[in-house]
Amino acid sequence: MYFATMRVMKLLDLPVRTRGVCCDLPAAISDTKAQRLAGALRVLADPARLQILDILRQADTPVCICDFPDRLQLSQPTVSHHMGKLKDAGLVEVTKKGIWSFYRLRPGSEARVQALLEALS
Amino acid sequence: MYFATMRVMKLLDLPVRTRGVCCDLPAAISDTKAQRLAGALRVLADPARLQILDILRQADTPVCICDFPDRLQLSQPTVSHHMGKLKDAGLVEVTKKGIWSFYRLRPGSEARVQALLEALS
DNA sequence: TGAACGCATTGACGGCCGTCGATGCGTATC
DNA sequence: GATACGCATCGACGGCCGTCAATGCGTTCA
Repeated sequence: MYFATMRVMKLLDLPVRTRGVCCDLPAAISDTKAQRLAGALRVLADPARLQILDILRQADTPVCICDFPDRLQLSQPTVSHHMGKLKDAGLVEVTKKGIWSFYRLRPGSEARVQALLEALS
Repeated sequence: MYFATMRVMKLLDLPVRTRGVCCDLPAAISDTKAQRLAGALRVLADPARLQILDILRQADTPVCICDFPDRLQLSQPTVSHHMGKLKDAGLVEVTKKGIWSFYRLRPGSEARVQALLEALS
């Protein structure tokens, strides 16, 4: 409570500026790293892909991609397109058996996806 | 280690399917919630906005928006556009003083942005 | 061997978004 | 009051992306 008050007072203490003079800002994320992060976020910034990840996260066994078009109300090429993006991003893995393709969350990414979804909700 | 092995074996145990028959998938995030999450992620999925958030996170005092165009190598309208998106998403707040606009991370969002950036890197 | 099925790929269309020049409004300085 | 400055908004342009019909390839079953 005490520190919270200090914090607010500090925030309301606006810097003094002079016209026509801009200040240098502290170094932040590099451009390349920012683009990398933005790219990773853009893969997740789609309702269909979020639902795919959530379904794969719940499933305790790889899921056939043929089940998704009905579930997501999307055409088969569209689902395949989304799954390809998730695969390129290293979020999911695929195992083919016969005519079917079974997808699962990549072992390492499970915790990250979980933490990310929780950080937003 | 033991459980890890169990897990892998379970994953490789693919379901048995029959041609022409699709299965119902477990309930996942609702469509509306998925759209809400995707919208929130889309706001963050931009290099400039990520850098803005990182700079505001480091600063211990509100930052004048006039310092960003030079730093981000973007025009003034573009920076204003990005800041408006962050403001609409409830991530930043603005305080006007004279001809200057000072932006700061919204108190509640600081921890969330931090957790989110860490979940990705 | 032929027919049916599952799936990835291609090409095309429509919409969303980042970017910037131009404009307008409010404020401070002279 | 006139000028200069900071900033948001508008309009327009270009590119990226989600979506689907059509196509092709590989696999399975009769």
